[in-house]
Amino acid sequence: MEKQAIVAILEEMGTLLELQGANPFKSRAYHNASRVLEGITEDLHGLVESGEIREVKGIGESIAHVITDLVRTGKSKEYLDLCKRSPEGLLEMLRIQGLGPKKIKILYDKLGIRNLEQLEKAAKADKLATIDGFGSKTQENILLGIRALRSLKDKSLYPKAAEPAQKIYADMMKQREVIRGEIAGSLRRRKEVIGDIDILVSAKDASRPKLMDVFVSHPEVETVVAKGETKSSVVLKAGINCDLRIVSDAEFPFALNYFTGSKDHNVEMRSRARKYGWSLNEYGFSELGAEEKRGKAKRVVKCKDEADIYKALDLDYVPPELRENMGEIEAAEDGKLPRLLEMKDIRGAFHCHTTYSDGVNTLEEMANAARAMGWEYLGIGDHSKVVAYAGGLTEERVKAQHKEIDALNSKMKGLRIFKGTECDILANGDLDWPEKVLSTFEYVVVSVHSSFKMSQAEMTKRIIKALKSKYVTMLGHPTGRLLLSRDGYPVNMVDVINAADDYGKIIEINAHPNRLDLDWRLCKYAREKGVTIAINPDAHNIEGLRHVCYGVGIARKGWLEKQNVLNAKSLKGVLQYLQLARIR
DNA sequence: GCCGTTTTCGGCCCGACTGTTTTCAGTCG
Repeated sequence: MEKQAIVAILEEMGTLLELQGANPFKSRAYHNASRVLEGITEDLHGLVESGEIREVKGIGESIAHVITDLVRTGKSKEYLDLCKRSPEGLLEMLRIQGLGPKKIKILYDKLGIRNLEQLEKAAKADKLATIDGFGSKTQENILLGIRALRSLKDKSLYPKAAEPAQKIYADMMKQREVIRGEIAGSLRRRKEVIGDIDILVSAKDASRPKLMDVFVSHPEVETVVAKGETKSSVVLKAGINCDLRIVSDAEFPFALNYFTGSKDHNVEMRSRARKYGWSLNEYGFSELGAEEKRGKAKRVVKCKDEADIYKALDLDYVPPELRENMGEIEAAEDGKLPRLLEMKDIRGAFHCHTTYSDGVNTLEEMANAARAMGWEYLGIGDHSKVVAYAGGLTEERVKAQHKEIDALNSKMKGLRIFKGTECDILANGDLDWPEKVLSTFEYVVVSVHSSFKMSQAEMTKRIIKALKSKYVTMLGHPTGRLLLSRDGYPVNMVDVINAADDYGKIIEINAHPNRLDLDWRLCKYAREKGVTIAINPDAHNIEGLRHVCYGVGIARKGWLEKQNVLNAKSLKGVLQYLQLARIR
């Protein structure tokens, strides 16, 4: 069995244990092991056969046993036993807001409810309110939750969440009572996909009620979910949940750190604080065991900003984009955090669409936008002919586009446009363009847009076959196209990286530029293989260039130099950008 | 179930809000 499937099973086992009311630390151990396993880049089969899997921190004897069974036989007795004891529908019920494992277990034990449909029926028949601990309000909320689950997609792309967040944040900052404020949460971490919006402000206690009123009555607000003294929760018209928290100014750095997350990063920070004899919460550091409620415990270390918090724990300041507990704490301890890339580091991009295929802006508009951003080059990669639904080009249109690019290149100063294509990889691994067309491009991106349902092994084979072509430069979005809300291909990324290395190709990976270094283990692996990183947004309009960047690529070192298309100055800039700076 | 400068047992992150209570459990982040 492949790693990704095992990661999912361990995660599910953790959840099933919760549903069955097992020791919460046991279920956490499974969740943790799932996350740890996801992060390893070594060949899982090898780790299992050598027994080294047992050495991985977070994987002990029992879980190593489960993993070993799954790798070798694709089956695990422990997993099957857990499944047998829990009807499938219980997992689905867990997605209802406000309904957790405990309540689901009660519903199952007392009323025999085993899926969403039965739950809805029972709630409508007024049966839930009869159970101890349940009331009419809970029943009502469950029905609301079921409706929300069916209508609302629970995640939003960064730009969609950023826009209303900025509006509300700006209006909160206009309030005289607000001392400091920040958009926290996954928006601050610049995740590509956002769960909900967290806004944090500091103010005097007395002004909290007024600020909460301002927040819940904001024009962007659709419904108020909860309203308290320090925390309120609303659903925005954009269909996104948004929370406001108000703390004192002394607490602000701690609250900002806490509400920025991620959860895993916070857990790590708190565990670390314990080793110093302190308890860390969203209000400050206090002595361990000084159990005073409501954040009034005596403060042992004062911090004026977030950097002070990290300093107190002997860590370098960790930028929000890196706070995923993916090794950043260890790197901060050793002074080995990478310098994050910024938009100003970017000199250009490949794989951008125009109105020739499914882009929104014309070639000239894209070029002007790129130049206005100070870029030195722009790579065009419109679709090939088989992708009819996305306006795939004909050979005549390719010629016309090349003519227009030549004309623009001779006319525009300071920007070089590259003739590229996003050529489809057909189901059998062949390329959509014949060689005589492929040879007319300066670079070729190959992507999959059809037959997604093949097995991981087949898809990997299909892609590797395409990568062998001497005309191919890079592989498009194997890990997904977040801009288009699509999942990635089912591929074995390690095999694909190995193939890319063998054939000297680039692989696109989705990320915000600041987060390029995030998938450290993958990047580390790529680096060990002598490859480096290149930017590659799958931009379909000028905003796509300007906004978050959606894709980056891992390229074999030396590729750009060989293209002989950049002047010395821009090449230096690009290479500086391409360096995976200071990653271990 | 996992782990160890608290090391083979005993702890594992912490607080707000809600709904149900009449002092608290469940859920969430």
